[in-house]
Amino acid sequence: MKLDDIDKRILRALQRDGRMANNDLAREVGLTPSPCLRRVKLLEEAGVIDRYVAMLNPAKIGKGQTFFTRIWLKAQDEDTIEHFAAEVAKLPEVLECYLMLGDCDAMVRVVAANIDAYRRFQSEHLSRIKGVQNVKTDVPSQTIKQTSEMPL
Amino acid sequence: MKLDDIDKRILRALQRDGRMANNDLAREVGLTPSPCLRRVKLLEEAGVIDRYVAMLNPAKIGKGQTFFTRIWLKAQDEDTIEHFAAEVAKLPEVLECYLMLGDCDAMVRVVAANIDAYRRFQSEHLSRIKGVQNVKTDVPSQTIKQTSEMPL
DNA sequence: ACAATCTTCGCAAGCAAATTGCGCCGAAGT
DNA sequence: ACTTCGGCGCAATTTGCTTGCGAAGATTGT
Repeated sequence: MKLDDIDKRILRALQRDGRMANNDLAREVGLTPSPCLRRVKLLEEAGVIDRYVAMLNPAKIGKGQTFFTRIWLKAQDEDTIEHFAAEVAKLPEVLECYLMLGDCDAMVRVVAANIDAYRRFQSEHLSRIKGVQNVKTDVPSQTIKQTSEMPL
Repeated sequence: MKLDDIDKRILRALQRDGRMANNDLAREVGLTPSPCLRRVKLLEEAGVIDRYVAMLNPAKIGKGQTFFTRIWLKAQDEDTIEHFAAEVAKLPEVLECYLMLGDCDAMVRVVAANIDAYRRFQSEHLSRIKGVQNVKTDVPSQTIKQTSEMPL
């Protein structure tokens, strides 16, 4: 899909505020409400806009700390990986999970209240997944930047 | 702030669909529209709901690949870190940046069209930031899970 | 145990915003 | 120069948001 300048302005605005009123959005991008809304619907149908979500403040719901954990599996065959992926999908504390090229086999991003809660999670859930050989956790001490806004 | 069961249902729903109509949300959580909207506003004012955003499909805007890069700095003094943070903040391709405890000094998450585009970005931008001594990139080959939904 | 108070609900009316159809204008192609 | 097509703006309709108010249930203090 081809995105012109107005489309990009719409996407930038909706990435900042996904609940912005269409009238305000229209004014910001230099259109009247109707063609503006039409473009938004087209962007949704084309899948450029995947979904709208509410972002919660992790600290306010007792999930203030993020942890990155690199994982090494005992083997890299399909069964081992499938099983690992299925188990990880069940854990709501795991927000992201990637299979990796190179050094480690997988990487997960976990949220928890603090490092003690995380250690418990790691030993009781992550390490117990069949096929997991070793894990190494990287702990952020400070967040410099955290956004979901794609560059356009 | 204390969250009862209805609040949690509201948060779960809005994390799935941040643009859900209040009428539908009310029906889903078992309230009429007015108290439901009141609760949503309270959750927003309390900062539990931080913001609403549109999530774009990275592949559809030429940012289909994610890269995790661990960074080692030449020094860990405040000036070096401040400067690094300021430079990273300017780079829209960097969606996340954390200072780390332990092994590396910082970790960034970068989006790019593909690995070639990323390599260019790394050598032209990341590595040129003053104070950056070494970088090591972890490349996801497959995304198993990727969500912004906090466990409640 | 009873009364006062506080909280949170549902209802209903008024209001604002989203949505749709239609005519118009400009760009591109013949 | 004429035709066609795409995209805009206007206006009417519908839909959903918003707010004030009275009632019901829970809680606290006497």
